[in-house]
Amino acid sequence: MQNAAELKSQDGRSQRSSGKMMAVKEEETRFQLQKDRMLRAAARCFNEKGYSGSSLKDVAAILGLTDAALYYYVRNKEELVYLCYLRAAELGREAMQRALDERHDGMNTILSYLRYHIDMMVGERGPIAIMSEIPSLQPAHRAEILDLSRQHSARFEELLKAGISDGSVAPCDVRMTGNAIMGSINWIPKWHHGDADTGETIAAEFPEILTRGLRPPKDQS
Amino acid sequence: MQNAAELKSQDGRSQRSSGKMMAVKEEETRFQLQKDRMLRAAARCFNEKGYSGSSLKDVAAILGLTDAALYYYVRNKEELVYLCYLRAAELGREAMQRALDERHDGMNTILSYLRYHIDMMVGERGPIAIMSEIPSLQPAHRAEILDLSRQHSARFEELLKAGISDGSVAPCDVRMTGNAIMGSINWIPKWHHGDADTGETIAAEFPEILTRGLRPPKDQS
DNA sequence: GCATTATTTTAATCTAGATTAAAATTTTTT
DNA sequence: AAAAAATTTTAATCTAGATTAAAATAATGC
Repeated sequence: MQNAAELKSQDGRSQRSSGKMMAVKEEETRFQLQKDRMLRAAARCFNEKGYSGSSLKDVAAILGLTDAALYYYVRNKEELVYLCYLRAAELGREAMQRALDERHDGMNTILSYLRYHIDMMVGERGPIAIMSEIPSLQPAHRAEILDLSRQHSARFEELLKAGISDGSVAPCDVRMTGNAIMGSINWIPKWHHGDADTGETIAAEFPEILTRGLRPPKDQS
Repeated sequence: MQNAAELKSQDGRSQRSSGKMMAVKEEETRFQLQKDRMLRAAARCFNEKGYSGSSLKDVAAILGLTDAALYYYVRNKEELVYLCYLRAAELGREAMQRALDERHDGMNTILSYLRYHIDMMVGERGPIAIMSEIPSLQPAHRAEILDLSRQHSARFEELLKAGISDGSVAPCDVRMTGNAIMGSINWIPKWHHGDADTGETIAAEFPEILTRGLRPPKDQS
């Protein structure tokens, strides 16, 4: 039923329109900017009203558009969800990469990553969609998102292992500990709905709260 | 559109059928037992396949039934979700009450509660539905579930406060700490899908992991 | 200001899956 | 084993909301 072959105007556009001398970055601006706004609106909708409770009309309304307009940016609702999740995964990876680039010890890399990730979730670039509907994605999309999720979990477990190795983290079951911490983070959008105040509180306190249990008994830097 | 007045046969049944001498508990058995099975099947479906990905047919299939048969137990899909959430809330409250009844100090009440709650989620009585679709419940149901959720959160924060008072828990922001711990728990069904082995691991390790950060620095009972 | 391309809207369809009514079956009661 | 009640199925509807096509508007380049 879905012929993935033919490009829609949006996709084609980015290929065609760079006819002159402008920098490519600026070139993508209009279309890409709106698309980003759309993804954030969709994430907000899905988080607040649930997936089934969010019609395309609801998402479009946030942008001051008509539901049909969204089809200019996205092939269908499934793709909208997919892109929300892809964005969530990318922001998570970005946060972790930034932390890794800072070359701290294990514990501080974890702390740094948590700060970046949470900042993203509750700040300007948020909200980030809760991945509640991965199973309703089409197979290829589902596989991709699941793969990214697993990679992220695996990377976080590596951070824990590194911390245990360098003594900055107390020995623990990294799988379970990772799941516990990730769960806390992933659940945030469930109770935090964009209030800037609590957003700052979360960003300020969560990293500490989540890592308090990881510190080795004796160590007191 | 929904005239809540007239009782369906199922509801009427429980009123009528206790004509003889049998104990009421046994009396409810057939209908109630199937209904419970249905709720567990639905919770499993919703958790694994997502809400929109779960048709009534899917839920019914697990029970070896036809989709239409579910309407004998429930007025509509919304009510099915509502009952799943109600059940989740009740099991959570039950776990906490049991822990409270044991009259430990704060920390051990928390530990005990976590054990009971997690046991329920990963054990026989599970799975417990992730409350992803509260917003799509009808207003009255939504209000009730939200109220129960808030009560549960509030009670957990009370446990934390009690622990801080009696010195078994280190001082902390109880709101944020509560959200962190509850998030971890609520997220469990997202990655745990009924494998008995990991179920036991979770039950064994999570309470410890979640409370490790709460212990006061010096204390070493 | 004209031509072209990008974006949005209007106004229909289209559809999966919820829902319902009536009939069939199974269970319980006597 | 017949009658009554409980449970399930069969076979239609019914519907919200996704989707689409064509027309309208806005933006951009020249």
